Amino acid sequence: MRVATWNINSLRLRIDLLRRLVQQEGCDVICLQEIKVEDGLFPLEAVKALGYPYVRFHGMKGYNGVAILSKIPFEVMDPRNWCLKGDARHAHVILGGDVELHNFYIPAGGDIPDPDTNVKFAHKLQFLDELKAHFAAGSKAGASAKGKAIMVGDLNIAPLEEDVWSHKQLLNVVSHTPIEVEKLNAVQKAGKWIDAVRQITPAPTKLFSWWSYRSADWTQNDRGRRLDHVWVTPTLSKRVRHATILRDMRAWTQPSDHVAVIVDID
DNA sequence: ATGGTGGTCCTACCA
Repeated sequence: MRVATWNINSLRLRIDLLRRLVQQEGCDVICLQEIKVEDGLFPLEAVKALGYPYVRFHGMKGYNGVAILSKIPFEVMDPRNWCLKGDARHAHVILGGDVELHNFYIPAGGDIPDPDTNVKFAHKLQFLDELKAHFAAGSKAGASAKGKAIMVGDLNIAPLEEDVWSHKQLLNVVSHTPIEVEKLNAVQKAGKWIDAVRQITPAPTKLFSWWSYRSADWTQNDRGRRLDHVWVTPTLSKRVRHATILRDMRAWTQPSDHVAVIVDID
């Protein structure tokens, strides 16, 4: 089973790039973030025509929004109302009655890494605390699927030194601050999650999935960050065969600032 | 220390 996660930054604007991804990689399941479309305007027929008859979408006007496109039937689970905001950052399904799948879009957190002066950063930290509690010991991660669970998404945090172009220069930059990394690690530990991409390509190899738009040339000095992740439970980690970050997508015409991350699981 | 680009939707807001 090939699973992809991609922050598409507007599904309607980039549906042709989604088609290109499908033609090139032939994924079984695609998890999207920042679809930026309210449910009544979701391009359902166009998505089905790409070969995905099973579609879960959870969106809102203008911002955020997540979707799961699948060739495998699934049962839709209720998303939690994270931070009581109702802001369409989570989709949850059970694939084939067998594998639990979560798709998250964690808040970016604004510019200033101080929860007392920046409500967006406070929101991000609260979201991480709620995720930790959700996946805490005895909780549900994989429980409904005999320990087989996958968590993907734009987590908006680059946890390792080798997940950013310069650890030293980004230590005080939102996405790589110690408090965010610590809280993300706590989420990982609570759910017994294993980073499938780093299982295949460990540090110190640098890996990035996002390059800012705010640069004339994104390849200049390769100033990227790894914000997009695929985590699996221990049962599934034994079956991870391949993991790739599709860096070339950043060079496509009118690209998203994120590229897709792909994992193959037997 | 600053400003850089791109998305939605039409006025700022978010990334």
